[in-house]
Amino acid sequence: MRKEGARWRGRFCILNAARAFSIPSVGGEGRIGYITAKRVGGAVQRNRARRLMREAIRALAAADELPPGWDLVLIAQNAIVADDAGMAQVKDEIRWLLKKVNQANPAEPAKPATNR
RNA sequence: CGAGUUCGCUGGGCGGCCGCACGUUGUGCGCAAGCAAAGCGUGAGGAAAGUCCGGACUCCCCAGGGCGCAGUGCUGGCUAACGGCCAGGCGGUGAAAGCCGACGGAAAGUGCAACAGAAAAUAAACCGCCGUGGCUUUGGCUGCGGUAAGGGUGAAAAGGUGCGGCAAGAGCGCACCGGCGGCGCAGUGAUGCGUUGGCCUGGUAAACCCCACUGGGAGCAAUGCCGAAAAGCGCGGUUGACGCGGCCCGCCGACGCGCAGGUAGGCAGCACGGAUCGCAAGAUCCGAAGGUGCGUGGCAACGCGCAUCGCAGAUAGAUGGUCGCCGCCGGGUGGAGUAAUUCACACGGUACAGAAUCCGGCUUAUAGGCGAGCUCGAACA
Repeated sequence: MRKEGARWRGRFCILNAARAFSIPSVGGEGRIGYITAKRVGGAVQRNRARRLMREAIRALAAADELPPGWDLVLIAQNAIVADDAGMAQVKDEIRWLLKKVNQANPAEPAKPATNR
């Protein structure tokens, strides 16, 4: 992901995105990973950050706002805990980051996922 | 009521909507492993934390003894065990309730003690005091001897105070006090009390050391089992290339079968165990760790008996997100009341912190709240 994907930085988290077929996958396409490093805080803070990001993605998926064919990695930033962000703020930011993903790499014809 | 102190408890609640993990039930799909959606049940803490002690459990090592190393260190008890807890003793501290203490040994040995001071440990004479000799310009100077009472130094100076005694002094003698030893009494004991003796041996052991007691090593990433893919080895001789190549044979590859190793990964450990019945799902019974309640023994820690429950198991790590209402705390504004107080409104805050094999402790973090005991002070009756 780090090599292949693009990367955008927000206030609460960093988004890494790569075409799902660019990396051989086992679990199918549209995978999402969350990174909450120790710099974010203790176990309580890291759990909080991960839950917020996961809940935001779930809400976006329910509203069908996730672009298909992308693998995503979300990296929590200090501010997500330090600034006491709510789920709505995190969701807005991820939506904004996803828009940038689409602008930078528009409408490629979806190739079939290269599942070995 | 105020100030202090000890012990114990608690550490948000309710409801929508949308989710997560595990278990389980029947259903659907699938040859199967399994995968789906649905129902039901369960789902973080007093510290889950630090990983500082002690156990359970697992593997490795293991004749017996010694040396070494590490830990503990008043006494008695509790406990599976402990460096933990309870009770007691002693010392320190506080006006008291209380709090604090690695609290064995310094007459086994070795070492160490800056600065100051004459001297810091087989005592010691700087000033001073006393005796005596010499010199003398009659102010003193000086030799020898005695002396630890006084001065001064220091964290610490060879028991303390008083009286006697003496040339001056000194446990030199006596009284009281302190310390040490013996004896008696009380106590399981630490120790306390009494009595007696000679007249006394400085500090430091979280310095080496001595004494007593305890301790094999490593840890759930322990350990056991299964085990891809790729590579490897063996066999087969269906097939292809090469060796003059049609057959045999050799060799290389494909294909098929097998093999060990044990990587990725998975399962067990690990989320109670066992027995009986049943094809199974499950049902019934018995019992453990542990929780709760009652009774009981003990000052207490804790033990015993009965009843009842017997309770999270993720694997980059589930136990949540969001909205509304309420509670609690804080100061503010306004109203009521002599006042304590109380009502309303908006605002701000609501901690520390997230299981990872499981228990018993310790330590540290923590907004706020509740209960009980004790001490001192003030006021009232």
